[in-house]
Amino acid sequence: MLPLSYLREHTEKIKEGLAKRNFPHPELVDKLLETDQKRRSLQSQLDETLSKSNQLAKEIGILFKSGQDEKASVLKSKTAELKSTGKVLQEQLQNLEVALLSIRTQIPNIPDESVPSGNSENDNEEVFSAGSIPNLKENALPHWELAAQYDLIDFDLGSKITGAGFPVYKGKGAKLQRALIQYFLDKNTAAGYTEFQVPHLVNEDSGFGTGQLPDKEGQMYHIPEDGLYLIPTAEVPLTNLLRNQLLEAKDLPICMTGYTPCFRREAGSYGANVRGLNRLHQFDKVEIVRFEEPQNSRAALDQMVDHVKSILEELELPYRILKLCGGDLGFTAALTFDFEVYSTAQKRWLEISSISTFKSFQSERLQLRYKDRNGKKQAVHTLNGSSLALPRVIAGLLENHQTPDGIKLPKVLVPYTGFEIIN
RNA sequence: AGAGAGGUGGCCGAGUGGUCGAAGGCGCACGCCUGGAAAGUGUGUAUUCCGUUAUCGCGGAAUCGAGGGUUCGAAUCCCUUCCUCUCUGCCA
Repeated sequence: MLPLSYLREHTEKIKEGLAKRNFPHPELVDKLLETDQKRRSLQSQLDETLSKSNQLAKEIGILFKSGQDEKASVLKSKTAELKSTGKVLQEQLQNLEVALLSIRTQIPNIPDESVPSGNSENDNEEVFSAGSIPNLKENALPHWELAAQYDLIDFDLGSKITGAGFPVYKGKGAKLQRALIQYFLDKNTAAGYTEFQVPHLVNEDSGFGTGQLPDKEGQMYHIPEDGLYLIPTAEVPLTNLLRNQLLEAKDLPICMTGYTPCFRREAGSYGANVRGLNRLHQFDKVEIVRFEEPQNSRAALDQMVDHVKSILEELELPYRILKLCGGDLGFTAALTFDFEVYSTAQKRWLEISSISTFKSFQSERLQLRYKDRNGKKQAVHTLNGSSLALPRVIAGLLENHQTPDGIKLPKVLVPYTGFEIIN
């Protein structure tokens, strides 16, 4: 959510930013300003009315105390009108506030200046690539066939007990999952992130705080009976840990990491894109989240990118980093770097991590602020990224490290798995 | 799940209809005192919104878990809801 004061003062900048992401409803900005203007004038009227009633109430109180009941009764009759206008104004104000919030939540974040313009993923800018794409034989297998061949993952069993998109991991497949989670958490905590274990269900306020609600309601599994949502990412519970807080400058930065399963309905997905581990309803992910002072948030983003790079290098996977263009940027993000691992058998790139800065966009929703060194209250900048999402890491490992003898694991994982090869 | 008790400022805690945004204490900040510190002592110490202002500030409104109601007036009374604690039940 964009701060209203910023919106008032930098309207043109905001419109330019929205144009960069091809936001289809630029007229919402003017509508928002107009509604805000109305709200403020209504607020002044209401405050004035309440001020008068408060004054009268005080006088009545004093009169009653001094026994001048008759005078008090006269004043009492005067309050009726104030009261009814106050009520009307209050109702109008409430309606306007609802309208204002509804418009505000429809306007996405403004892209960072460095974000390239573009309409789709084809316009993303490759900023880095590493690792050589292995020259596999013609008969290189996609990960779902390898998973079946080595009995690592059973998609049919998952369908049987739950449904499509809920795989069952077995034997070395299950062990590999556990090893990766442990390895990622160790890497993250070694880099200064504090580990958290958080609930996998969150309430509506949390969904709103990080921006999943109200717009992406259909993407989350919902338990109406209890008013709870299954988390689509650990970003939601982790970031919301600091909802409604006023921090001190000395508290920052705050760096968190956490492993959780992630649940996504992925309505509307189909075809080869959802084959095997490519897209699931439940998957495991280790997330990193940071809270930063605004002047440090850009450097923090680069640190996060470097951190994930070091993981992919240890995993010996061919990858590239893309800077997302305006048209491909998520609703809440100001700047995003996507990591993609090359799927040798599928001959395409798979998104494996997404690292974003939200600047103050989430904090505005979360009501998360801090007092800077001058004692001035400011919005905290939030950032997050996957470090890392398991299914596509596994897809990448299986496909890129397949040999005639089996899947050779990178050295860094062996202490965690207890085996070097899957055969 | 049933019965009872309770949720007040950074923390503890008083306050059951009238200048209460809230006594008192602790903590914290600044000053005095001191060679320095402790002790002592003085002052200050919530957030949000609106208006005004170059700035400090000033004026108004709201907030005592949350939302509604009664009343001229609510931290205080009533209703709903969330959370915490105690007992009973159930259970990994």
